[in-house]
Amino acid sequence: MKSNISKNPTMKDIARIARVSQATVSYVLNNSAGISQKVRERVLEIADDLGYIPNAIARNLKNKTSNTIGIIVPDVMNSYYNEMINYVEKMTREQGLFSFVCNTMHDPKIEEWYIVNSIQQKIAGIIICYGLTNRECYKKLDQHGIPFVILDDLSEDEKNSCIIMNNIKGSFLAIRHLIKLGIRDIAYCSQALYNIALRERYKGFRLAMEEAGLSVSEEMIYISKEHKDYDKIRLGYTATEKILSKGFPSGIFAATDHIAFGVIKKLNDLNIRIPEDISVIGYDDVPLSGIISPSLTTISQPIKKMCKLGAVTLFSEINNEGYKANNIMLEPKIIIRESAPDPLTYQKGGFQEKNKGFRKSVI
Amino acid sequence: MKSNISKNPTMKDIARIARVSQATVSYVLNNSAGISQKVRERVLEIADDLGYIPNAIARNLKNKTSNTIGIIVPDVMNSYYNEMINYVEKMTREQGLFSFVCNTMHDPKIEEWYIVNSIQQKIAGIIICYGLTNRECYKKLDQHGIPFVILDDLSEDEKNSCIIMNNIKGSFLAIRHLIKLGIRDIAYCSQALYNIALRERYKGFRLAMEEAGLSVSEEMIYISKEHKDYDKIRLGYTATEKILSKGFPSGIFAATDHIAFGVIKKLNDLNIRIPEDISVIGYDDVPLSGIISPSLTTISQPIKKMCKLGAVTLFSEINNEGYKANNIMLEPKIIIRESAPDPLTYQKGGFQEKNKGFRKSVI
DNA sequence: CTGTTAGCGCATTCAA
DNA sequence: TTGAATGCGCTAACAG
Repeated sequence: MKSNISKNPTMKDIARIARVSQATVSYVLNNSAGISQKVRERVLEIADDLGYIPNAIARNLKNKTSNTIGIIVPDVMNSYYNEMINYVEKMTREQGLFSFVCNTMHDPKIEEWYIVNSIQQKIAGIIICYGLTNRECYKKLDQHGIPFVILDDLSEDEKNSCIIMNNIKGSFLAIRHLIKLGIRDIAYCSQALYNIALRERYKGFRLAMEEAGLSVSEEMIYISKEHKDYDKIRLGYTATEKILSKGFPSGIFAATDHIAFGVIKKLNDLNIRIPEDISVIGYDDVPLSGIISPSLTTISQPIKKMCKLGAVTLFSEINNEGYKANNIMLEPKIIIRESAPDPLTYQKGGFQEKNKGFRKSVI
Repeated sequence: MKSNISKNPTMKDIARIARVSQATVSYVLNNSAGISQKVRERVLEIADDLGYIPNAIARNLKNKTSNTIGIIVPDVMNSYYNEMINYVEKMTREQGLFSFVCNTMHDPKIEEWYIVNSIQQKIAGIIICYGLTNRECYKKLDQHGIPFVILDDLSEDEKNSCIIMNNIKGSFLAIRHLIKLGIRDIAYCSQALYNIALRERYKGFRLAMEEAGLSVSEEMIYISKEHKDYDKIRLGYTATEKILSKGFPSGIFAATDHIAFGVIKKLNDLNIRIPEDISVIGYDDVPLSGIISPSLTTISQPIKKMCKLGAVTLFSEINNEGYKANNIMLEPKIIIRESAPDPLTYQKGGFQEKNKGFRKSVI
């Protein structure tokens, strides 16, 4: 039934055929009040007949904004950020907004490229899922009046919206748990400390050790120097190698689950028993942390809550509702599994079935 | 040094200050020939001084196209698609193109929403990373003249560009390997067969069994009926439960690695030994398949090659270079690890170190 | 109730 | 070598 007058019909085409003005067509299609039923029906029918699809670019030019938002992550291969993308994308779509995903690999050049492009595209808002390496970007966004929300990091400028996690507490939870297991010599491994989350986790580790009156041997600390170490599993593998070449700790605390996977892999390969010889704790509670053998004790963060808060804040800023989220802090909790079991269960010589279980479903 | 005349200066602002016409500014900024050195310098300096950032929307309206492409995936939580996003995003960025990531959960409504929005945004092209459930979408894109490339699926219309994997051969590799290990009773589990890749894997399984003269017991086949089964690990877990309630196969072939992770988890929980009691083979060779214990024997596909071919094809279609990729087929290979080891190594009673190793680096 | 008109910011043709 | 003028497709204020 489609008469293919033009491949990409515009309001003008509809207007000509319906013998009304282009403005009238606009009114009809935008459901503006004050159009007679007769004209409305005729226009809608012709629009449908022509297979009319509005040109969002023209509309955006007129409105001086677009209906898209950006999601900036450092690594689309990391399931921690996948989860954020998953939540944020869903919420924005439900708002009728399109979402860009920007993958930066923590590279300041790439970060800037995306920010500049976002400004050029007159993007409605941005959710930044980590602390940008290139801090100039925040200023640029401010200058151009583009609202943004930072997840899991603080910006220098207090008036920006940030939702952060209590990473120091997370490390305390981990270390205290190891100590409960009677472990006193604990190694730490992390990727380079390029954002607040990583710095606080490290800081929390040192503070917790101090609190317990334990000394930290610098040889038992492996922190990668390279920003480009994006293969976190391999990093954990190498870190464990390095650490074992200098000593034999009873516990290893990894700054992220993926690093912990590498640690476990290395220990498995060396036939070092987990947790009997060395206990391992990770951070993030990614979906696979319950699947790996032994399943990983780890720190879980309320990611969904963070994303929800972040998205709601951004939407309200976009709509000028004036709602701001100033440095809201969310609390982590520890998920005890096989790699550093519950002391009571463990002493009984067996693991409870629940400790083997799945992580809560992601959706 | 910035004189903040306007928050978002336009060419008009620059023109006024430089006392030239807006057209001249456009010439300068686009490096058109035929502008005096003097004017060029003055304009550039003022543009810089004002912090001018071009308005991509206006340019796109004029050009009737945009500098963005879409990447459509069914599930951002799946590392198989993460890898594709990773490659494609990198290549498009290097082309100076922005990329949308669209997450559909295989939902035909969401697929359509993204396609319609892409048309509205006058997107330059789309890379579709799986077979769309909603086949009407392909027609819509054709109608509106938007170039697209389909990865890992065929479209009904032969003139569309498709890059496909030889999934039938992949299943043959898996089954033949199990048979080499002396295994004759093989179970199969898969998510719902909503695309060609899954259907061919299943078909390949049956053909390979037939070729070997083995009968397939329908009770040893678990294929989820629900499209919404997006938690693949849990699916594998449940599937194994179901299968074991009806029999005890010597081998389980899973349609994807994530399903295989669930299978392994279940077997581990039941203290069923892998591979001594049951061998397991997955499909996709996701990064974690080498990390899990036992590490997973799986079918590896040339994802990077596929993405590269797909992107190059799309770029050439966008630039009207007329290059088409008609049903190019790429070949898989088997990666032998612990869950279904090499028969020779295995008979010697031990695994070679290499079988424990990492998957090749992703980057 | 409907039409006229005036831009949004830019690229580009035609004149000068 | 530069400027004036036009239009991409749409929204919205204003007029009738």
